[in-house]
Amino acid sequence: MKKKKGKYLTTGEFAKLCKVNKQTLFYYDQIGLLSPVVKNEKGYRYYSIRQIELFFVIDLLKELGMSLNDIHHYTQHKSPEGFLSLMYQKKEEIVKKRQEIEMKEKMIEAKIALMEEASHLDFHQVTLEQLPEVTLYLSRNIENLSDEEYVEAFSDFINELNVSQLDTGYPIGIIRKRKQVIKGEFTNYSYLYIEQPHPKEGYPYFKSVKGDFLIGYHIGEEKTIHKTYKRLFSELDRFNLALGEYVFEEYIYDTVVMNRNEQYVTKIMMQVIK
Amino acid sequence: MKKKKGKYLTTGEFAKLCKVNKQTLFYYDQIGLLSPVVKNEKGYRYYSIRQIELFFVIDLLKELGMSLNDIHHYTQHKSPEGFLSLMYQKKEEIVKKRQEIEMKEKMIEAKIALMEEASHLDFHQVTLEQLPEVTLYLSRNIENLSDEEYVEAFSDFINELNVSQLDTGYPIGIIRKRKQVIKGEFTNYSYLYIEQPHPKEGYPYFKSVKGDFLIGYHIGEEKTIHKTYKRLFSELDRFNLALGEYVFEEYIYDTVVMNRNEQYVTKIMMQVIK
DNA sequence: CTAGTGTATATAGTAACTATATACTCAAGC
DNA sequence: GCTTGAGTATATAGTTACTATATACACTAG
Repeated sequence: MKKKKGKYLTTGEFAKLCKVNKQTLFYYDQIGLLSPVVKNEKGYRYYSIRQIELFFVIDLLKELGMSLNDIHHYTQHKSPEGFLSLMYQKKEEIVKKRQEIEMKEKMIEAKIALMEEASHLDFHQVTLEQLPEVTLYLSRNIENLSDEEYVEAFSDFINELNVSQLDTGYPIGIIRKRKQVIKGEFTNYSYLYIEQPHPKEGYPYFKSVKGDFLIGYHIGEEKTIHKTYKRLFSELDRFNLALGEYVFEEYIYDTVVMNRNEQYVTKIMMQVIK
Repeated sequence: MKKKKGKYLTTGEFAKLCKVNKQTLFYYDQIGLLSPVVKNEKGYRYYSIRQIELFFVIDLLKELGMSLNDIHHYTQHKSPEGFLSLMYQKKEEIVKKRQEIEMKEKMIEAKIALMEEASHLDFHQVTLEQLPEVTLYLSRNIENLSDEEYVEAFSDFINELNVSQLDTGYPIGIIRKRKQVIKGEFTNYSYLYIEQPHPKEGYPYFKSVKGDFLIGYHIGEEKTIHKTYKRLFSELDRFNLALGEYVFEEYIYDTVVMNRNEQYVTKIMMQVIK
């Protein structure tokens, strides 16, 4: 009265249950990671249904970035204690991973918000706006640096963002001081910054900004930005306004969304005094 | 007065900033994914500091599971609109990914809790305990099935858990009915189940369990479990108790933590009537 | 008894690096 | 000006974890 396969699953059936390619199971058997409980005289593999639980654990560990080799090493030395300490270790790793995912989700949201906003802008329009308070993370002072020193400061800033997880997905902006702008020193900046929509406690160098700003857009390479500044200065006159202490610049469209730098768009926000 | 490298970064410097191997950047240049803005007559590569932003986006997309080929395809057709729709798509994917990570975190927590609990147990002790209410997700009825039908039912149950995301990391247990146990039908079960510590709304087949249980542990293969049942029956007599309607069985130590099935440990929970 | 599906092995190919070998280049110190 | 050591370049091979392909054998249904 015995049926064909009895209580076992063939490689194909087990693969379907595991949601992997049959070849993957051949491979796992080959490297000794997960072998069927029975192999008959014809070489046919038969897996026990309970082996799925081991497969699930292997799959879990794999998705947590563990190599098959390391997983194999564990399976060669199985024990409740070993499994427990492995789980404790993986728990730490997955928490870190979740936090990274959450951070990236926030970054994507920020990029969506920025792009949506940009799509509704007319880059040829100059406007006067009252900007709300915003928290910025600032670099060290970068006035009067040589090219290499500037690159180094920029690199250091990037590293700080990485280490302290302060990359919010917002663009890295620059701050110019009034006197730099007035002197026409358009290759000389004062600080780098990145906006922090959800500022974390315990970080120094934050600076809040609010007030009236004259906002315009520069289309093209950075080295021609003086032309746009000239236009903005005449707008200042027209509105009968004085230039405030700081000017903020951010890329709206940069190397990430444009192929040629003639297409880059920079947002210029001039603090003004009425 | 010009310095050696000016405003550019060498491959090594850029690699350090990107936190990748220098070779990776050669590779990216080779496949045309991210090439330095300048390449001098000696073949030396020079990256602009602003290229880091493109690298970060590439890295982000890569970590979201996009192939370099697909990323490359995007970079060949950059546009604000394209980037925006890409971000919307990735946003959906990352939400799904986060939920999966959260589920896995819960699974790991469950496995830690189970193993910690097991480590404090004496498997030779039989105890009488009052178990709290617990929500279980049940399989369809699996009484009197042939081996193949049982394997199929088990497989279907696994598939349900996958589809409905009900795998909590708890072991898959079995339920026996009193009459099966009394008749000595130890290869005949009534249901499969998995505990749901945080039950989701909208799923049928849930069953709550509470009351008095006689709890013992079987060490060894499943086919010798009748011996342990015999011991438990005599304990029942000793306590002057009657067997209730259901018996629950769960693996405490299985193929995941033990190498040989003589070392497996099954927890047997007998509902009792005082 | 045959057709069609499933299983097996062996081998080659793939993606995204990573390592190694060899040669050239550059900047600093003497 | 020369040497030295670190950095850069190319080319090639190796790695991981599959994935695809080719060929042969097995099993099951009609």
